[in-house]
Amino acid sequence: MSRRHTEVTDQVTDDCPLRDVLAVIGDKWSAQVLVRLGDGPRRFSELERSIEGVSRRMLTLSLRNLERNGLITRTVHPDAPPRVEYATTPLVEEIRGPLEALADWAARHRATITEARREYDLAH
Amino acid sequence: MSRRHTEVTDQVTDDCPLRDVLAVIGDKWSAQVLVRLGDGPRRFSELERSIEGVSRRMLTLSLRNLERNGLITRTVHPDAPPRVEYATTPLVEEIRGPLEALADWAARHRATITEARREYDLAH
DNA sequence: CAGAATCCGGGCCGATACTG
DNA sequence: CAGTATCGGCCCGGATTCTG
Repeated sequence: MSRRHTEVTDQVTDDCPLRDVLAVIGDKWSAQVLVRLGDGPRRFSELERSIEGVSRRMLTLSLRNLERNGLITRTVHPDAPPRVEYATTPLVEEIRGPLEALADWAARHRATITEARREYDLAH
Repeated sequence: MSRRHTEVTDQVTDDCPLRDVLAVIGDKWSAQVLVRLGDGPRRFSELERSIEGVSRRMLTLSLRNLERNGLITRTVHPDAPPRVEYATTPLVEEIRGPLEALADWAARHRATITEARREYDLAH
């Protein structure tokens, strides 16, 4: 029971670890959320502003999913107006390195990949 | 012209490198393909057998997309029966490390995450 | 401010059938 | 062997509207 209310993918069911990580942070926004939270706790609206193009809905969904998987915490401060802060758990520290390595890689080879794509499209 | 025939996501359009990588290898199968090809070139059917659960269709789509982005090469040997081998390009070597780091992380914290999930579901 | 609820189009992905 | 073609379900994800 406890019918799922998120739409983000579930399942640690299969036995491929790499598939598991990507099923959690491989979606459109989660990884960026983790990176943004790398600089310290952030409020909902701060994340919304700093992550270019994310909708309120998807940000909420991503945050819920990350929280559910134990990668971030959500703390509500009893203020008016409401203030909610998100922060990464220690779990995340261990993948910050690899994540940044991937980002670096993408930044360095951006042009190469774009070109490879153009060539492929020309030939097919 | 050159209407897209793959269904896998496109766009290096946005300016977030991390988003770019994940748009290419963050889908359901591509990362696993890269890992399998890490041991050396492999034929289509070898990949199909070694990657648990992949359909012929999705494997083809993933391979085409990886090829298009310049991450793998596809070489057809003029034999009968046909023999097609896929291999990673040098580009990929640089991310093999980070990718394995992610897989390691997932393997190590598998239980923790499953537990976090159970708790979250109980509380909500 | 920080969401929840709903509608809805498009694309991911699997199943199946067919081909050089 | 290594694909392609087609159909269809389901879910991702944006837009919009409503709430404490």
